[in-house]
Amino acid sequence: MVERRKALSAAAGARTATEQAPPPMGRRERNKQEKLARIVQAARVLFGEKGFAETTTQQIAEAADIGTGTLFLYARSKEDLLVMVFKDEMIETARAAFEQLREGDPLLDQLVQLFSSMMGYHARDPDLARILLKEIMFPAAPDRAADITELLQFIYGELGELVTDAQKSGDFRPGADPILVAENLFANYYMDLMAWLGGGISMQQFPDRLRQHLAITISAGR
Amino acid sequence: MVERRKALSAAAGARTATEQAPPPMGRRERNKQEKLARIVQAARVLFGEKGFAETTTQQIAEAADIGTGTLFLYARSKEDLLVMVFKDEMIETARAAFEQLREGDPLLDQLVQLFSSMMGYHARDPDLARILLKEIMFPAAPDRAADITELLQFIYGELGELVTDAQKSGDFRPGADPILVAENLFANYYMDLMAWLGGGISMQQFPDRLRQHLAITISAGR
DNA sequence: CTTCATTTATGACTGTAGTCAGTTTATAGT
DNA sequence: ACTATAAACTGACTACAGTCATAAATGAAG
Repeated sequence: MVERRKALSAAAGARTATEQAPPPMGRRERNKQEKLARIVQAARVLFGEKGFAETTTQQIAEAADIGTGTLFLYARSKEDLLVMVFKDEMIETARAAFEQLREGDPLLDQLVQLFSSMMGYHARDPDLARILLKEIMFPAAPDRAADITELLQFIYGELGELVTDAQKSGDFRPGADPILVAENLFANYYMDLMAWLGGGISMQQFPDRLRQHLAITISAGR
Repeated sequence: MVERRKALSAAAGARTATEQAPPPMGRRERNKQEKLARIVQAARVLFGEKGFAETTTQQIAEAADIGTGTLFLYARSKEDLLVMVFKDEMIETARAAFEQLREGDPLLDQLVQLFSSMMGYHARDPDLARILLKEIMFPAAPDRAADITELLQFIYGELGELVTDAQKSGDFRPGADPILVAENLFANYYMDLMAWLGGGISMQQFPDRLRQHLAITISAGR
């Protein structure tokens, strides 16, 4: 058996905003956190290098230096693991995509740019993205459901602000609930994304179709 | 080995509209058709009785009276098989849902009723529906892609007519392409459906949320 | 009817996701 | 420090989806 690492590497991962419980963290909890990080990292690398289907859970376990069964203490299934891997990156991608927007631009342009950025992320590995999109709406575990909720809440919130701004500047009708509008806009994106990954439309068609769909939703503001 | 049936039972299944090639149909083709029908039927029954995960492909093959390997000559995967089963029923459900609409009613009411009918179908077996919705946007084989396209084209076509009617009666702004609007409306339905099946919202919340989302899209007509 | 080529069928077999009974490790109590 | 309880870990094992080399069935050609 290979010698197990003893938590020497810096474990100071990214901390969430709402957090104030660093003291109650015994060896047990630390080990768990560290192991989880190793697992997710191993999965990220292997999925990226060899693809989802071609990577076995054994290989992931080995790379993370844990037993076969231990893996499933941290992820309900291989697919669940994939969502774990993507989750962090997707939130980061979304954040970057929003930051990159130019405040003065017309709402429609901003939206197309925003969603194109997000789509660009998935374009790096459409095979993984396909499986991810399949799984993401149907969380395999409560933890995962919370992750997805967090991601969607963030996106809806930011999108909602975009809408609110457009409403203030008279670019969009004031009556509509910004969050509901945000959900509709995201629905436009998600369906077109699935259409692309499912083979219904080409990558070239994607921005045009998306723009058309968004325009329909947006034009509610005229 | 069990004696194989010899095509005694009435094989006059439901015929599609566009069909005019009954002569070029040798024993070979007939056998294939019949076998496919047996497989789909067996899968339908077993999935319904025992659930997707609890049904093995062996059992389906046995019930369809074919070899284990033969099954995968007709379906790429177990999931693919599920889509095969649902596909026919979904088109029929959609057709029925559209027919049931009352022509004079406001567009929004018609849409809510329409999608509620469709959702009611999935409510009979949410577990199966969950897997189905996951698979349906990512066809596993060209045949399946064609099936899904057919279903969506039908829905978009009919929805488009509803929109066109609303435009004629001044209930909806004339400028918008009815098909694009139809796609947006369906996107509203699909996302809310996934939210329900994914555990995001309850079955009670579903109609309200759907109506709100549709209202946003519809209000483009004001 | 007899080849022969091609399509379709078959089930023993393989690889792997996920389980579980048994073991180790951490913590709390004394 | 020692012990007891609970949490976390483990890898041999199981069940099953899907493959593939071989065999049967079909139809075409003679």
